[in-house]
Amino acid sequence: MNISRAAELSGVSAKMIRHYESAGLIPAAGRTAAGYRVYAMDDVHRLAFIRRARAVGFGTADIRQLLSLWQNRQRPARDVKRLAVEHLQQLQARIADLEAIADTLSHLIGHCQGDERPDCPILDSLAADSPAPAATSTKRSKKAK
Amino acid sequence: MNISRAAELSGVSAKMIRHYESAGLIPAAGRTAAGYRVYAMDDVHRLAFIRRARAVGFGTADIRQLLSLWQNRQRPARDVKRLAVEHLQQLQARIADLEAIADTLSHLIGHCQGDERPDCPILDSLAADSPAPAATSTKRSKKAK
DNA sequence: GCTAAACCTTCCCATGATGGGAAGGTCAAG
DNA sequence: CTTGACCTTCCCATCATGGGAAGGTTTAGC
Repeated sequence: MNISRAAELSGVSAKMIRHYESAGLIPAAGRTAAGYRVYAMDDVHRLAFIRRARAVGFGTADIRQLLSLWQNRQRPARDVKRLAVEHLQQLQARIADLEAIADTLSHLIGHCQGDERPDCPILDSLAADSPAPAATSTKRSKKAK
Repeated sequence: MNISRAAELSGVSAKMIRHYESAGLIPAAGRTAAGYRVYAMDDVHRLAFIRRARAVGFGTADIRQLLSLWQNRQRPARDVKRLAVEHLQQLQARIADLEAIADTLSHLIGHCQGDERPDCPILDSLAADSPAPAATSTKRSKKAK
């Protein structure tokens, strides 16, 4: 089958199929005499695997490992789990960061009347809150006017 | 003062100061005869404002608007609040997405023993879960072998 | 057999914020 | 005058995805 059919069956766009090939996530596809890529169901399965891994947030490097673990029937489930747990922790860290930001913003919004008047605690806070993070001064910096 | 001093005082790296200039968030700095950028405290304040806005997740476009609202003493606080609320909603949407992913992953991890044996529900799930999203078939696709 | 549509190919560009690093000019202290 | 700490611009990379151009191929319809 050609690339658009493989895209249709796997749920991965033709554009991304080529991308995954160049990134080495899938083996280089066979070609027709005219240079068209040719796919079999095996490839479609692999692509769908990648799509699902992406859907739970795994990045290229993680997926590369997952694919190799998937291929290797001998691998211990522990390896897979470790990868997944690490990824989950990163996800949770990102969520915590975003929540902290959302809380801050939410707090600011709560203090803003949001009416016709120009008084706005949100802008005030952005304009003059924390001084400046750890000033890593450089050599000549004292002299700088 | 020169760019590295402005960076030190504002907490924005010299690299990013140049970037913000080219992005139009700050006016083009004045130059010495030799072409060095020259800054005053006004610029430092503006940069610090940008830094704090970035810290609560605002993107370039939002910051551009915030800066113009900040400059304009006549603006109604409502405009600022609206921008902030929209941004907060986007943040919350992203958080919800990540949480859904984290939940899915967490669920999979919970079902994986993670021992020496090769059985792994995580890989199984990636290998054969949802079929493929809405196949948008193209014209000739039926014929594709 | 010719034409036009629907494919395919590769290559470049853009996103968004940030940093790394190279090549080359400038300034101040010794 | 040398040296080191600056400054400048320009290119590249991240990460995954898509847009689009230029140009070749295949197939349906006549």
